[in-house]
Amino acid sequence: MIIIFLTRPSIKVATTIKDIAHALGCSPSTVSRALHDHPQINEDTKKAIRQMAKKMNFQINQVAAGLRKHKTFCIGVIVPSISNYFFSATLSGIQDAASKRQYQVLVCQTNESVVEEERYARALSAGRVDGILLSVSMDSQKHEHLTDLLSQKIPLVLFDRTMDKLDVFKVEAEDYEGSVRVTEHMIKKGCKKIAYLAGPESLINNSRNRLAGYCDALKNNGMAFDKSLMRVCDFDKEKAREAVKELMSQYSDIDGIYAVNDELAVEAILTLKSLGIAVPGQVCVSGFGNYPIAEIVEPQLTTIGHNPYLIGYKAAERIMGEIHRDVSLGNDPRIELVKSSLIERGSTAR
Amino acid sequence: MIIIFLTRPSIKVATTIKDIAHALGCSPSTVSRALHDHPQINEDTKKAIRQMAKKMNFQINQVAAGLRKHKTFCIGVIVPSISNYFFSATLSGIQDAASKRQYQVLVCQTNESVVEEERYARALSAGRVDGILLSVSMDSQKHEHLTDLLSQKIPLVLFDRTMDKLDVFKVEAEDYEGSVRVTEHMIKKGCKKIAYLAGPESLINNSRNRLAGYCDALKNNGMAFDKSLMRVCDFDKEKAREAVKELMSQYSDIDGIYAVNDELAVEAILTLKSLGIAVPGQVCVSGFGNYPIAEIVEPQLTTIGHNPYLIGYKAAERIMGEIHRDVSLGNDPRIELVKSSLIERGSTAR
DNA sequence: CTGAAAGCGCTTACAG
DNA sequence: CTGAAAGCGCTTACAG
Repeated sequence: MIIIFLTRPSIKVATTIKDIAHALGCSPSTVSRALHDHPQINEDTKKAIRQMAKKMNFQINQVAAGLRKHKTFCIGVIVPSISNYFFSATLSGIQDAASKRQYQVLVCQTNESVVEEERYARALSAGRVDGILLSVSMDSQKHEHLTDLLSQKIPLVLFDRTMDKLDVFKVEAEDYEGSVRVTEHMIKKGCKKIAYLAGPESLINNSRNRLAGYCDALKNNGMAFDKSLMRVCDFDKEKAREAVKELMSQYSDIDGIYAVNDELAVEAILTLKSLGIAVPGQVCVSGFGNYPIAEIVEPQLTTIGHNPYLIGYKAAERIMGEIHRDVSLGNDPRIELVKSSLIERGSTAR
Repeated sequence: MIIIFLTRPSIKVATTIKDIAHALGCSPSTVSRALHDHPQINEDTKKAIRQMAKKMNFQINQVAAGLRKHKTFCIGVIVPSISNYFFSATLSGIQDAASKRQYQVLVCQTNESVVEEERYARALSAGRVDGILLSVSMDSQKHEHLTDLLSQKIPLVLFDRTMDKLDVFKVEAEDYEGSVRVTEHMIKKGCKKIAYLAGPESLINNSRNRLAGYCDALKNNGMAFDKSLMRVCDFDKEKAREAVKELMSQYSDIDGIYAVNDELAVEAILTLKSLGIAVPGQVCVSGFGNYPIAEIVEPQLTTIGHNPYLIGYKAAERIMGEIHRDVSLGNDPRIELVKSSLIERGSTAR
C-alpha cells in the first residue's frame, strides 16, 4: 500500500470574516457590520467580534471589499522617472497625502516613453486604482490614452508636466511666474544679454511656460527676445554643455545664462568655469527647481524653489477629492498653481 | 402624477467578460479561456472573442482575477523615505524589474518611524500584495511586525537596511567591503589619523557594516581604531557639521574624514572649508554612495558607488521569484551583495 | 470544444 | 438586532 501525502495548497493563511463568524457562531454579515461599527449591531456583539478579530489577527481584505464596492482605495501615479529629484519629492508628498486618507499608492515610471505611459494607463484603468495622477513623458505628442481614461470615468489629475488640451484638473508649479521672477532678478543684477537653455518643445506645459516667462520678463524690461540666444537642451546635460560652449564662443558678451532646470544650470556653471569664465563675475547663472546640487555647486546656484512635495501632496488630495466627488475642494479653477519663490545665491551675486 | 428620474449609479463603465460573452452569445467561461489562450478553445472562437474584446476596449480586471487566484500581481515596497536619493534610485530599479514581469508596485514611506512601518506591514498583508520589499526605518528596534508577515506566509525580502535577526533573503550593498576599500584608499594616500562620521547605532545592518569595514581597514594597516575619532551623526547633516568642528578643534592633526554617506561627507567638506582647512591638502574626505552632489562639490568627493538601482532591481527579482517559488534563483545564499566600487576624486587627491 | 456551477472575501438590500 | 442571499468580475474543476 502506498500512502501519498498531499501537501495542502497552503495558500490561504489569512483569517477571513467567515472564520470569525464560525468561531463565534454568528453570520459573516454580522461580523462585517460589527467591524464597520454598524449602528444596528448590538454593542455586546460588536465587542465580542472585535475581540475575536483581534485575537485571530484579522485584517480586512481590502481587495475583496473593493471588488464588491467598486473601489480599490488605491491611487495610481505615473511619472517619467522615479529617481529624478523632482519626481521623487513629488511622490513623497503624494504618499503622505494618500496615507492620511488610508489610500495606497501604486507607482509606475515611463522612462519618458509614451508607449509605456499608454501601457500603464491601460493597466491601471482596469479596476486597479480609483484614480490616476500623471505627469506626462517628454515625448508625449498625443493623449488618446488619457481621453480614454476620462471616457471610462476614471478620475485623472495631471501634475507638473501637464497638457493644455486635456480638460482635467492640473496642479502645477508657478512656472511662468517663477521664470519671470528669476529673469527679472538677473536683469536687476545688470545682465544685458541672457541666454536660455530650454526644455523640450513637446506638448509639455511647464517647459513652455518657463520659456514664456523668460521672454515676457525680457520684453517687460525693454530687452528683445533673441531666438539665437536660446538653445533647446531638452533635459539633457550633454546638450547643455555643448550649448554653453557654442553660445560663449559665438557671443562673447553673454552675461547671463538661465536654464530650465537646476541640473542644466549647474552644468552651465561647471562648463563656464572649465572655459575660464568667471561666475558670476562675467556671467550670472540661474536655474529652476532648487535641487540639492544647487546648494553644493560653487558658486551656489540662484534658482526658483517650487515645492515639489507640496505639488504632489495637493495633486493627491485633489484626486482623492474627485474620487469622493468631494465638492468642498473650492470652486474648481481647473488648475492650481503652487507658489514658487526666488532663492538668491552666489551665482548671481553682484 | 409625479415622475421621478432615477440617475443610474453610473459606477460601472468598464467592459466585463460577461459583456463580451453576451455580445457573442457564448459563456463567460469560454471568454475567459479564450483570452488566456487556453489550448482547448477553438481557434475561430478565440479569434472572435479577441476581436470583440478589442472592439469593446476590454481590459481584464486583475483585481477580480487576483481575488480568485489568491494573487494580486502587486508587490509592496516599504522604505523610510521616497525622496532620499538612494531610495528613489532603488525604487526605480524595483519598478523596472516588476514592470518586466507585469507586476505593479505599491510604495509606502515610513518617514523613519517603526510605527508607520508596522502599520504598512499590516495594511499590505491583508491581500494587498503578493510579497513585500522592505528597508527598515532608523528607529526599528523590534521586528515582530516582520515575523508576523512571515507567519502569514507572505514573502518578504529586505534590502539595503536589513536586520541580522530576521531569517529572510536580503539584498545589500557591499557595505563592509566598500568601507574597507575606501578607508585603505585614504591610508594609501597617506592619512594617519582618519575620523569617522558614523550612522545610527540601531539594528540597522549597513551602518554597522560600514563602521566594521573602517575599523578592520585601520587594523589591517597597523592603525588602532580610536573611538574618540568616531562621532555618531545618524544621517543628520547638522550633527555632522558639529562633529567636524569638534573633532578639528580637539585633534588638529586629523588628516582624513570618512563619512557613512555622501551627504555627511559633503557637509564635512563644506565645514572644513568654512574653517579654512584645505581639502584635500590638510584633510582628505571620503563618503559612501556616490550621490549626485558628490560630483558637484568642490573638490569632488571620493566615494563608494553602490548601485542602488541594481539593488532595487535584484530585490524585486528575488521577491517575484519567491512568489513563484522559483528555485532557479541560485542556491539561496540568504544574502546577496551588490558590487560596490571605489570612485576616486579630488577630495583625496594627493 | 463549451457551459453551468461554485467560489475567492467581502458588502448590503431584503426579510424577519 | 441578525441572517440568508445575491453579487462584485473573474477562474476552473467538473460535466457533457
